[in-house]
Amino acid sequence: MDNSYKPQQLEPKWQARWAQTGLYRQTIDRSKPKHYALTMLPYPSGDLHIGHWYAMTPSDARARFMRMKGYNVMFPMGFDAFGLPAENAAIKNNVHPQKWTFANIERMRGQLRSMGAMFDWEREAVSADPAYYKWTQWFFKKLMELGLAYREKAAVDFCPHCNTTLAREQVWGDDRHCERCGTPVIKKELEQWFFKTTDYAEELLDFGGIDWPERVKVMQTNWIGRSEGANVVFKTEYGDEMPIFTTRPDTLWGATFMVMAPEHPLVDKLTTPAQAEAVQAYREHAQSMSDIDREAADRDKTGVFSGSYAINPVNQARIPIWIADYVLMGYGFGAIMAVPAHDERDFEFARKFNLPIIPVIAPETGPLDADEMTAAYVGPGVMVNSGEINGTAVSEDKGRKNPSIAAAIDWLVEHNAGEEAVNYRLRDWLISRQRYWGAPIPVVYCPEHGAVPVPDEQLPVLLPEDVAFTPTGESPLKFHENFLHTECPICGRPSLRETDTMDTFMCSSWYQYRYLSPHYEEGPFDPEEGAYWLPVDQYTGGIEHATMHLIYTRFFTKAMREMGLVDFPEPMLALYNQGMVLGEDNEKMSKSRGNVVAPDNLVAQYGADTVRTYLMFFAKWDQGGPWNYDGIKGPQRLLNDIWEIATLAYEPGPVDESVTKALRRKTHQTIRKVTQDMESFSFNTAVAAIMELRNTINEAQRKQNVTQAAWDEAVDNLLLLLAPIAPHITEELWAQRGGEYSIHQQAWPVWDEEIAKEDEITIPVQVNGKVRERLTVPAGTSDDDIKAAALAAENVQRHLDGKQPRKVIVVKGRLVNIVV
RNA sequence: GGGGCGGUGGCGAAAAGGCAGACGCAGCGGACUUAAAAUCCGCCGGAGUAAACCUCCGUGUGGGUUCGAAUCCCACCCGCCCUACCA
Repeated sequence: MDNSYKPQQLEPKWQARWAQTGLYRQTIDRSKPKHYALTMLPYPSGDLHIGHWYAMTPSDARARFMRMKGYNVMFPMGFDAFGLPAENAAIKNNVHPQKWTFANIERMRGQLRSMGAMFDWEREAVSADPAYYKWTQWFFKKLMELGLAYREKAAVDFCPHCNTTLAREQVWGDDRHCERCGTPVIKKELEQWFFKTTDYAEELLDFGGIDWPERVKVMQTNWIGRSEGANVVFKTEYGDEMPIFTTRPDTLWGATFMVMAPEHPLVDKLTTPAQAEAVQAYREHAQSMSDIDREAADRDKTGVFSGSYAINPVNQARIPIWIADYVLMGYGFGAIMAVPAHDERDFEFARKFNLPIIPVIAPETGPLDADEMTAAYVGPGVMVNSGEINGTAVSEDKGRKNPSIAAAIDWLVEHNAGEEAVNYRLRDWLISRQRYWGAPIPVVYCPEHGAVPVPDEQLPVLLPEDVAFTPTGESPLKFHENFLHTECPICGRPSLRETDTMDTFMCSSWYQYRYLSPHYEEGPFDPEEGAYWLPVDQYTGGIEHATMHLIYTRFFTKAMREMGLVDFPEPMLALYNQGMVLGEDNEKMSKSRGNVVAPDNLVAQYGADTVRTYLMFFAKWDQGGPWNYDGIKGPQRLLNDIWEIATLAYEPGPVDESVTKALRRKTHQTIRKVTQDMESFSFNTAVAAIMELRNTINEAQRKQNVTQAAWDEAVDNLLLLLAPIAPHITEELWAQRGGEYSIHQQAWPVWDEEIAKEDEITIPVQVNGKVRERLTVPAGTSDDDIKAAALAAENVQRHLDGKQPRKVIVVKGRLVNIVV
C-alpha cells in the first residue's frame, strides 16, 4: 500500500474530523486556568492573503501550545465586515455591499479552515450582522449617557475620494492623505459626532500592568503627546479674553506679539478696517490651500497683522496680534504668545515681519543681543529682563522641574493671570462617516428635542437594503425616504434620522467581548462568559494599529468599566506584534508589483502544514522578511522526513548504549528548547530545534542502534512538539502509531533535566582572549581541575611561551581565559 | 527636525557579556539512475598552505568599558517604520 505523505488528502480529512468531534469547541471549564488568545480579526476583502497566514498561524500555534500546557484556551475568529471597500465594489460592480461582504466571508471561512487553526467557529462574530451592530449602537448610546459622545461643528478632515470625514488617526503621512485610498484630505466644517477619548488621555498614558511592546507604548505616548506648562489669559485692548497655552511660561516677559490661527473665532472682531482686506485675503488663501500646501516642505512662514493689540499680563506691554497658519486651531486654544528670542518658529516669523525680539534667558556665555541673533536660543541659562523672576535658573527640564517655569507658574497663580496646565496632542475621536456600509448612528433629530437617542427597544436601527448607490459615493441613506423620516421618540413629532454611520474602528473596539457570546441577546456579551474568560491574555497583530485600533479599544474598555460592564482597565494583558511577509523582491506585496504570494496555491502544492512551518521558521516572528519559494523546501523536507520516521517500522539491531543515551538526551534537550521557544514566540528556533532532533533520529534510523523504547520516546515527542505547528500531519502520524485521539488533547511533554544533561562538556581555553585549545571534560569537573588541564594543554603552553599567567578566569562550564 | 527599529557568510537566519555563523536555502564534490527529479554521503565566511585539527582576518565605520564585546557605552554612516509648524 502506498503510504506516502499526501497533505492534500489528509488535511481536509482531519479538518472534518475535528469539526465533527467538536475538538475546538471552547467552553467554560473551571477546573483549568483559562487563556484567551486573540488575533486581530480580518476585513473580508475576499481573499486570504499570505499576510493573514503570517498573522494567524503562529498565533494559532501559540494557542495550541497553551492548550497542551493545560490551559483552557479560547481562540476565536470573526470579521470586521463594515467598511468602504464593500461600498466601492457596490458602486463599481453594481452588487449590494451586503451581498459582496457576506459572499467574501463565506469564501474566507473556507480559506481560514484550510489553515487548520483551532478557531471555535461557534464563537464567530461578524460586525455587519444586525445582531452585532445592535450592540455597537447600544454602546454609542451608553457613551452618550456617560457624556463621552457629543456632537460638534468643527473643521474636520475629509477625504474627497471616499466622500467622508476621517478621524485624526486615519489621516497619514506628511502629505496628510486618507489611510484607505491615499487621496490628500481637505478640511471641512461639519457637524460631527465625537467620542471624548481626551477624557482618558492621562489614563491612556499608564501602561502599568500590561505587557505590551515598548514600541507600541512609545508610539501611543507620542500620539497622546502630553505637555506640561501653563494657561495664560491675555486680554485684547478691547477687553476680550484670549487664553493661550504655553510650555514656556518663563519666557512670558519676552513675548513680543501674539499669533492666532486663521480659523480663530476672534479674528473677525480683532481685524481693524484697515487690515480687513488683507486678513480676508489671507484667510481665504489659507482655507483654499490643502493641508499639503499648508504644511509644504519649505514651510516659509506666512501671516498677516490683524490691526489689534493685546496686553501682556506680566508687564502690561502692548503687543500686536497677528494671524498665521503656523498656529493650528486644533491644538491648545488656537492662539499663542510668540517669544521669538526663544522659539524657533516665532523667531523665523519675527525676522520675516520685522517684529521685535527680546531675550529673557541669558546663556552661560553671556547675555544675548537681539540684533545679532541668527536663531532662537532654546538652551539653559538664567532669567533676565523678567521682573520678579529675574535670576532664576533655567534648566533643560520640562514643566515644574525647571526652576524658571516653576517660578513663572507661581507668579501667574499669585497674580491671577494664569494657572499650571497640561495639554495633550490627542484629539477626540471623530466617528461620523458619511457612508452607507456601517452601523447607523442611533440618533433622531427632533425640531423640538434636538438629537434624541433611539430607544433600546427600537435597536438595531437597520440599514435599509433597497438603496441606490451613486457614483459619487454619496450615502444613499440621505435619499432613502423611509429610513430618513421617523418620529421623535420623546414627543412623536416628525423627525429626521441621522444618516451618518459609525467609523468601523468602533465595531472593532469591542469585538473581543462579542466573541464571548455572539448570539447573546440580553447585552453585548454574557457576563458569565465574561467573568471566566476576560480579559484577553494574549493579543497578536500588526504594528500598524498602534495609534488607531489599539488606542480605541483601550478607550472603549475604560468606558465599559464606567458602564459597569467590566472591572478591569485594560482589554489585553499582553500584546505581541508580528512582522510582515514581504515579496521575494524584499518589497511590500502588492498586485501592481506582481510579487504577491497566494496561500491557496501553496496549500495545494505543499499542504497547510508545510506553509505553516515555513512561515514560523524563516524568521523570528516579530521581524518578518521576504518570502522565498526555495526556502520552503526545508520545512517540506522536514515533514517528509518525519513522515518516513513515523511510518517506517523500526527494528533495532545491536544496540549501542551510548548512542541510545545520546538520543534520549537530544529528545529531552529538544523538549526543553521548544518549550522555552514557544513560550517566548521564538518559533523559528523551535522549528530549528525540531529539525535537529529529526537529524539525530535519522541517524539512529540508519544505524538501527538505539533501543525501541528510546526510539519511541524520540518519535512520540517529536510529534507532540510539532503538533501546534503542523497540526494535521502530527495528528495523522499520532493515530497511525496507535496514539489516542487527539494529539492536540495530549499533555505537552516535560523534559527530565537529568536526561537532558550533557555528561561531557567542551570548554574552550583562551590565551589573552583567543581560543587556543578545546578541552573535553566530564560534566561537573571542578574549576581547579579544569584550570590545571587548561594550563597543561599543549597548544596553551605553546602560546604561553614560557610566560607566567597573570590571571586565570574560569567561567563555570563555559570557558577558561588565561591572561599573560 | 524629532522618535523608534535594524545592519552578522552567496541568501533567510542563530548566538543569558564567554567557541560567531546553530537550523535551513542555494552552491560544490560524490553515490544511486539510461537520464533527470527525488533521495543519500561529504564540503561549504575570507586569507595562508597540498591539506589542515595550525596561524591571521572577520558581526556597517571609528573610539571606549572589560580578562573577554555581534551583544554594553559614545560618535558617525546606511536602511526601514512612525511622527512632524503641537506653542
